[in-house]
Amino acid sequence: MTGDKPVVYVVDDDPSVLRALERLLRSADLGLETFTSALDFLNFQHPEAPGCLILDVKMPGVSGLELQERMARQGILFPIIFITGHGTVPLSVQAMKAGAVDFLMKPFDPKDLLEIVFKALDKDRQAKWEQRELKRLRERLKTLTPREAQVFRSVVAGMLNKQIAYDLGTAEKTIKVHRARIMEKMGAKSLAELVRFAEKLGIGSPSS
Amino acid sequence: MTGDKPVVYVVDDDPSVLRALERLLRSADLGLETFTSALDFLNFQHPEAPGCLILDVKMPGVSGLELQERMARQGILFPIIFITGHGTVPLSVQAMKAGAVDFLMKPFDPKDLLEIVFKALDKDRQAKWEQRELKRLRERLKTLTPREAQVFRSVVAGMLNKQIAYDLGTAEKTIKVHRARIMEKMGAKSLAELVRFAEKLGIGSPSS
DNA sequence: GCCGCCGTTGGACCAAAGTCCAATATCTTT
DNA sequence: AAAGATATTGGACTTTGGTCCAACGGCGGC
Repeated sequence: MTGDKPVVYVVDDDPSVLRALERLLRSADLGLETFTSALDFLNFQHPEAPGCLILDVKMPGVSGLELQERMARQGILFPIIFITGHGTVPLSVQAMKAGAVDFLMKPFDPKDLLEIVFKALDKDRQAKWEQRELKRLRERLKTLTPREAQVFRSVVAGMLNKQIAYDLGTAEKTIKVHRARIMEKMGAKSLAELVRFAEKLGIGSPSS
Repeated sequence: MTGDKPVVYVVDDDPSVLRALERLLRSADLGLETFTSALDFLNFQHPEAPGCLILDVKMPGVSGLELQERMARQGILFPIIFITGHGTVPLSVQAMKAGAVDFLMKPFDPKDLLEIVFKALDKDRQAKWEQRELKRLRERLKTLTPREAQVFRSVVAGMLNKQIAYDLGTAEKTIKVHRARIMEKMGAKSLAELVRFAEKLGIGSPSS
């Protein structure tokens, strides 16, 4: 499943650029989807496979930078490689600050682009894998009852069953039962693992 | 101690720019150190206080970008704000990829710069705090004997004393002793805390 | 009203971990 | 050789945590 063929998405309003990039990327045995506008891309159903985006900065309608922003807001997270004919320093800085992988000026060396694309795909593979892990954990967390979640927080904070029981005004026995259910529901084989899960879920440090 | 007055370091070969920035930054009640060359900055003993660097891209001798690279190699980690009169897109992209906070073109709005500086200082305050935490942990880790370190890894991997003993070919009793010493030396008040320490130290995941 | 989930608890044990005190064998360093 | 750090183990308990089985009251839904 993590071994899906990677897909490169290209968004550019200039068909000739699209064709050129298509030739280049096909030669590297990469999946490819092309779009002539930012909105077309947004309406497209992205598969699970790792991918990256090659994006023209300047396009009629929604610009590349706007698309980047909208994607971030919608949680569509793909590494973005910008290409442009008339880029400026402020534009490139904005794009990079917003997390772009690179920002290339035309004309560029096709070899450079391919190298960047491969790096971006690796990055997305990694990111997607972590996203899936986190999603699984969150789903498991949701199966905890309110009380269990409460005990969960106390357990990973390092409290003893006895202390937790005192805090919640219940018997230590009750905590043991909750604790067992927590380990089971979260799929943790040891306390160490449970703590690591909690860390990934951001339990113990943030506002909470 | 974390409440030290922040210091802004400015490196620019043009004395008039230095003076202008000095006026601006002094007005904001910020500590200030100016340098007319990258090497001067490298030879300077940086205090512990949070700080950031305002750096001219183009300078005779060692350029701003080279300084950024050298700092990274030497582990001198300050947020860097580049300013330049004649920047290009590739230069700004390189700087941003290397971790720069921002890349400003002259002329720029002094208010913008101040805002960026304050953000950079906050960032460094946070980074410095985490660095200190990590340093303390590493020092504690170093006080562990080889055997203890070995047991440490097994413990945070979630193994039972019994299993660890079997792996190492020793008695379970021995592991208990090691374990107690580990908790004491690492200053962990609970297993949960110990696991968190191990996470920060990168034990359990990396090459190892 | 009956069923299922949630939170609760008890009893009876077992297993794992921690605590004191004490002791031995190596190895390195002084 | 003596001192010190390291690694090891035993005995004797105490505390904690986990497991099985069983049970009860409250609450929402069918």
